[in-house]
Order: sequence, then structure tokens, then C-alpha cells
Amino acid sequence: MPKKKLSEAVPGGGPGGSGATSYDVAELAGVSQSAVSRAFRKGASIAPKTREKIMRAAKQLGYQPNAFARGLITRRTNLVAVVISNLTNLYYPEVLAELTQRLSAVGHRVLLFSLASESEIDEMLGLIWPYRVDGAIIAARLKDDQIRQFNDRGIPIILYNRVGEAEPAASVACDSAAGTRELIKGLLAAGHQRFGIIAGPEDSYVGEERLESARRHLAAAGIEPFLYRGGFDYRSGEEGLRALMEQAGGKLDAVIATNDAMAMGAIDCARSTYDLAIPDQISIVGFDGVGPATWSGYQLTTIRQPVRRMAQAAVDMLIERIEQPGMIPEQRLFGGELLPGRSARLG
Amino acid sequence: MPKKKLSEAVPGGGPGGSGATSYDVAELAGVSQSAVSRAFRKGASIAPKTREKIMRAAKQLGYQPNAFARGLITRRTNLVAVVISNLTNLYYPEVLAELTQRLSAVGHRVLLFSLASESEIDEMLGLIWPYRVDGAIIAARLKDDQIRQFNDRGIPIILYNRVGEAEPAASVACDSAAGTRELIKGLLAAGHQRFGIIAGPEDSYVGEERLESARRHLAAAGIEPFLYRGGFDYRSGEEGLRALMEQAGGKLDAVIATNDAMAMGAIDCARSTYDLAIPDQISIVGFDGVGPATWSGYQLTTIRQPVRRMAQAAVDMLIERIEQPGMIPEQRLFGGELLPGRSARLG
DNA sequence: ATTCATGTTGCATCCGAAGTCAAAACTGGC
DNA sequence: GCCAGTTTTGACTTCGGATGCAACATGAAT
Repeated sequence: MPKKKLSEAVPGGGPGGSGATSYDVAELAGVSQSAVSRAFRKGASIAPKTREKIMRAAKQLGYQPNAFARGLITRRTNLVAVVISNLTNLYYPEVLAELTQRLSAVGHRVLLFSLASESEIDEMLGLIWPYRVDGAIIAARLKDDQIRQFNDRGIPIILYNRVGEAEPAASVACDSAAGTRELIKGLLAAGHQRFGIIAGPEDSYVGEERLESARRHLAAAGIEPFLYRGGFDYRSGEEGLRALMEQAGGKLDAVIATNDAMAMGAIDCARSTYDLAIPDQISIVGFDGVGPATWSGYQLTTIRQPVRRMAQAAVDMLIERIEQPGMIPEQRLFGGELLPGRSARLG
Repeated sequence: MPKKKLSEAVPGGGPGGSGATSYDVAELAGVSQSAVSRAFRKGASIAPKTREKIMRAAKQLGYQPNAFARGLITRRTNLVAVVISNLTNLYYPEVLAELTQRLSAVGHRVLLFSLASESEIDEMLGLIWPYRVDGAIIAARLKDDQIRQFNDRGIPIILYNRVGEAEPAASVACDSAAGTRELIKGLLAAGHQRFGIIAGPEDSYVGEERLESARRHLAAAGIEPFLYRGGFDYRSGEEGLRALMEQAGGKLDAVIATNDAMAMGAIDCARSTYDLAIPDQISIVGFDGVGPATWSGYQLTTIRQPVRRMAQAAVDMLIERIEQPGMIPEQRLFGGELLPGRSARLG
């Protein structure tokens, strides 16, 4: 009785029960298990008509190679971890959708992790390791030692809109500084004098970059802006506008919000609470170019991140680093597109 | 030489390289591989101080059990497939965030699939099978034969805001009919006479339910509404309002949009194109209760789906069915919450 | 017909953890 | 100190597919 490892009779009795294995297919096709394995590996040494015979048997049994068995032996899992800090942000769903589809297109599956707070990262890493992912795309703030853990394990990662500090890490980001500079150049050219900034939380990398850039360019024009710190959400925008108006004694020419959600909050607040006409009485700009920014109720003046290109780049870079480990981490910075909108007067 | 299967010297030389196995830990701790395995399985027969010794060795090597090896032998992968048709919808990111976090909390990982179009489902199923997921949560429209494939393979699924037709399937949904009835009851009580409906695409299950319910309740009051079919997005809402105004000869009392995004589009269009005051000159209602619905610029009158409770229920039901296969599929219908908002006059 | 190159095939082994089972190490009672 | 009863332990096998290697088939060249 040389045949072994044949799965039990299918419980349901129907064709293609859950557990057809390569041995089952081999038996039905009258070949060895190795042949079945080869039939499913493109480029393997197998006669076309044998493959065809095997494929026919496989289809009949509803056989699909077990990714766990395959991953165990090949050490390639075709899994990519995607870590996104807060999904309820308006911006990330778009990124996630792009990443998921592009990763699928190149044969990888997405293992999704979302964080309720950045402090959960270490805990989450412990959940990633067992799955031996081939790589990771991370849109959350990793500390150097966390990046190092990936490097030590030889798992390539791409940071999305973040960059490593001491530890080398490949990254894809939108040029926040340049985008902010464009906006400010326009606002200054249009003659705005009294500026307010609605910034994000201090632990946001892009938020700080945008804030920093805004301050620098305003300072170059001899302007000291009022500042409010929010949480990147709509309510922070409303609250921020109120706070800034207070600080500025009601006289504010322009408000720079470091993302669109806050800009929209500021716009609604300016209209409803202060009865200001936008952009005639006050200019408000955002950053990101999320969907609602182009809604006719807002028509936000903002910088649109080239999400599709960025996602494509992240996936390409990751695959490249998976195929060819040990490459020097590359950093790609994308320029955003200025959406003129109608929420600000630009010169 | 009885010791075998020890991994090579760690390439990086650092502690905790990528490939520590249970054999490595066993050697370092001076025990057998079986002991290591037991140390990581709660409830296994192992002396507390042996476990401690092993855990220390494991930590030193950065060892984490290989989920692929474990999954292969236990036939439990701790993976749950989550399928979401279009992520760029405002509603689903919230659902996804909830699902991901709750699944994590019960020890499951999310394998995410997103669809560019519903026609890709068959293709996507082929990508799911190899991973032998323990279960699936599906917010996309499955045909009966697709549901059957899950049933045949013994993979429990929960349909989210969808229900099976002929084929039995567990599901979690928000009661669209009841929610719509509430809205219409209110609108009728406030004396609205001329109604328009901005519906979603015909292949949306919830969309059709809401439309159907709206028509029925209006018919009961002897009202025949104008109808426009959109695509569930903001632009459809704008376009829809325009189309309805045209149909109604500019005289429209109330507009029922079958989701919030379209309702917001309709509101903006009513204000900017027709210069109508909301809700004084026209009432507009939505459905879902997405984030922007409560923004002060909209304050949408809508039905909020209890997303958190629904996600929790979906996860609970799924886990239950994973632990105890063969249960009769249960269907849970949740009532929504009426958010009065300020976009409609309700009686 | 013989030889050699090329293309296919099957056998045996491996990946890494989990579980079975029998042997070994404790435990307490006398 | 000995014995029965209970933990605890390690050797061995298993999950399902991939792959090196040797055996085999095929066809062309001699």
C-alpha cells in the first residue's frame, strides 16, 4: 500500500470539498504528488499534456494549493502587512484601497492592521512576526528600534508618509514642505497679512513638517502666525478657527490647516459662527486633496497628494526589495498638485 | 548527532535574527522541541518553571511560533477574510476599522480584499481558498453559488448588510426598511407633498431595500415620488437633485437620498444651484450616519447605522460559528438611530 | 543499433510546530 | 525506602506542498 496521505472521503460528499490535497489530485490524475506540485508552479519542468491532465483533475476536486504548506517550505508567504494608524481619517481609506488592489495585482495578499493608538505598535508587531510576511507597508509612526526589528528579521518595509530617523528605511512620501510653500507663496502674493495655523498633533510626522514649513516661509516674510493645535479631525478645525479668531482679535486674513478635514471644519465654522464669506473675507487652505475637498460646498484650495502614484511606488519598491534583498533603502518624495479651489485667494 | 533542524547561524549576527525555530529555543533552554511547543500553548501540560525557562530562551532569540507551520498542522489559521466592495465609500472605512480591531481582540488577523467591481468576486475567491481562512466577513454581493462555495468548504461566513437568497448564510444588517419608514413618517407628518428619491445602483442590496421601502410608504399615503438613479456618490447626489427638480418642474418638498453621500451632494446642489434654504424650502434626508453627516455644514437628517454594535455582532457570530461549525445560520437585523439633524423638517 | 543530449518523472526529504504515547520524574502514603 | 498515582517530558509522526537527485523516456546524431 504505497499510496499514503490521501484525504478522507469528502464529508459533504459533494465535489470539491474543503480538503483536497496534491496527493488526491495526483491519484486521480495517475501521477505523483511532485508532478502536481510542478503543474502549479509556472516554469517548472513538466510536460504540457501532463500538466493539462493534472489541471483537469484539480478542477474536478476543487483543489487549490495550500498556501500554508507552500509558505512553510518556500519561505515566501505572499503576504504583505499593511499597517494604518487610523482608518477613520478621510485620507487613508483611499490609500488602503490603492495599496490593496495593486498588491493583489502582483500576487500578494494584504494582512491588515489598524491601530487605535500609536502605543499599540509594539503589541501589533508581535502579531505580525508569526505570519512571516514578505514585506510591510507602514503608515504609522515607527520608532527606530521598531524599524530595526524589521531590518533584523530581513523583512523589507516601506514607510508611507513617514521617514526613518537614525535607522535606514525605504519610504514614499508627499513633499509636505514644498506643498505648503506653494500655498503660502500664493497667499502672500494675494496680500494676506494676518495668518493662523491649525496644526495637527505633535506626534504626526507630516503634520509637523507642514507646520514647520509654514512657519519658516511666513517668517521669511516677516510674519508671525497664530497657532492652534488640533487632532486632524473636523472638530479640531472648527475649534481651531474659533481659537485663532480669539487670538487674533477677530482679524484674520488666512488660515492654514495642515489637513483637509480641519480646513473644512474651519470653513464651516467661519461661515456659520462668524458669518464670513470665503474666500472674500478669509482664505482657508488645507492639505491632502481628499474626496470631500472637491465637493461643491467646500471647493477647498489645497494640495492634492498623488495617492495613486504613491501607492504604486510603494508597492513597486516593496516588491523590488522583496525580490532583491539588501538594496540600499530608497526614499521617494512626490510633489503634490495645487488644487486652486475657491476657499482661498491666491496671488 | 541527535540534534537536528537547528537553523543556521544568524546572518546578521544580532540577537533575534529572523529565523529562530522551536528547535533553536529548545536547544538553548536545554529541553525538547515538544516542550517549546507546549510552552506556547496555554493549558498544555508543562511545569511552570520549565515554561519560564523556555520563555526566557525564546525572548532571547526573538522567537515567535511560525503561524504557517502551526496552521498546517492545526488546520486553524486564525485568518479571517474581510471582503469590502468599495473602500472609497465613506461608510466602509468605519466598518473596516471596527472589524479589524475587534477581530484582533479575539486573536484573529484580517486578510483584506477590496474589489474594483463586483465582477471580480470569483477571481477573488480563488485568492482566498489557498489561505484556508477560518472564516470570512463579506460586505459585497455574493451570488448563491458563491455562498455555496464557502458552505461546501466548511468556511463560515457572515454577510454584512447583505442577505443570502436561496443559500443559507448568516448575516448582520441594519434595518433599512424600518429606518426609511421612520424618515418618511416624519416627512409626511411635517406635511411634505412632492417627493423625490435619489436611489443607488440597482445592484446594491441595501439601496434597493431603501428604495423599495420608501416607495411603499409613500404609496400608502397616495404619493408617487420622482425617481433618479445614482451611484451612491456625492456627484450622483448633485446630479440627482438637478434631475429631480427638472422632473418636478422646480417644485419639490422633500428628497430622500438612499445614502448620506448623495444627500450631501443634493444639499450642496440645492443651495448653490437653486438657492434653496434647507430645511425651510426643501427637506433632504440621507441614510448611514457617516462622519461628515454631522458636520455643521450639513447636519444631515439621517438614520445612523449602529456600526460598532453591528461589527461586534458580526465578529461574535463568526467566532461562534468557527468554534461550533454546523450551527443554523442566524440573521441579525439592527435598528438604526434617527439623527434629527437640520436638513429636514420632520413632524 | 548505439550513444548522447535533452526533457520528464518519481522518490525521498524538508520546512516548523503540534499532538500522541510511552517512558521518566515526581508526589504522597505507608 | 518502596509503591501506586500523577505530572512532566522527549521521541516520533503528522500536516501538504516544494525540490534535489537519480531514474527514465524521448529523439537526434552517429
